[in-house]
Amino acid sequence: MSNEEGKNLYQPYDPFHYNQLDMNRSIFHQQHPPLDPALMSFTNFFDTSLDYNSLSRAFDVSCSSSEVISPVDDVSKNKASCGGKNLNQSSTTQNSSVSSSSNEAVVEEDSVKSNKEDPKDEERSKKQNIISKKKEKRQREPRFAFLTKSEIDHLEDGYRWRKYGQKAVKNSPYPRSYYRCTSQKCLVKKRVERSYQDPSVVITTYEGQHNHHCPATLRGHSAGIMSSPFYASASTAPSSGPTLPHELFSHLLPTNSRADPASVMYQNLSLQMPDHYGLLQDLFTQK
DNA sequence: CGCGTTTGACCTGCGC
DNA sequence: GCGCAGGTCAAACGCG
Repeated sequence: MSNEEGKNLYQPYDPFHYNQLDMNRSIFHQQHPPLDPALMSFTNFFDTSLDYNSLSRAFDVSCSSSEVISPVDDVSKNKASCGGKNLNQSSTTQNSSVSSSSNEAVVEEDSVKSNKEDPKDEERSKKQNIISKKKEKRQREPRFAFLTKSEIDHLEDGYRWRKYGQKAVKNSPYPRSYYRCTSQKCLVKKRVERSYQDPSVVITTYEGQHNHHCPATLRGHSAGIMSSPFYASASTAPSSGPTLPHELFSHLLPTNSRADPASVMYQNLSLQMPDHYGLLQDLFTQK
């Protein structure tokens, strides 16, 4: 594994896997061997040479825009794509990468169902209504996928997550785990799976934005975060919720080392940079 | 006891 | 309509 250091991770990645994660767009990879100042860590890079506003702008745009995912993507082309039900739909209609499929039709359908008399169905309908309302509220959430070289699947990112499901992934021996943020009213979800092509790579897909502080940062667990421009930005604007850069940044931090410093191989990071990866590329290559 | 995980069932959308 | 696959739910269970 160590011999991979210095090797660009931007290798031909399995498009099928990208499709599964809506990662069919440009992927930006940051290499950060620890000892090479020219290839400093993601964290250090942000700390020292990144203009936060630029990156923030990039993220803000990419997150708020309905063009998070291009309408023309491999997902649409690849029928075998997992999660294609929602992703294909959104990518061909709303250009969204969100799987919530939060359209009104769903809500109405559920409302009709609630008229059933069967108590079981009633219960179910109630639940469905709740889910629909949540979906309605949530609408389209931006998604960001991260490739992380790690031996542990669930990387520590400072937030608390509750696992609510696990599914076997087609064509992959590794299951996909579904996590929800345990914070109340926080609808952020994430999926964690291991690349079947490169088992050392953990693919984490985040959906939504946290509407609360990162618990770990509040406890002062991460000096890296505290000293970072991202953290400063997020912490100074709590009312509007942590920005995505902050969220992103917290994910990029080697916080997994907090969880298991000995076992983590935090070698490479890569991000999905939806539409502005060019800009980000500039940002990261400016040094 | 509270919280988190596991896991089978269920729902939904899509393609054939 | 049926089968498949992704996504979610919730009861059961485990752990501190």
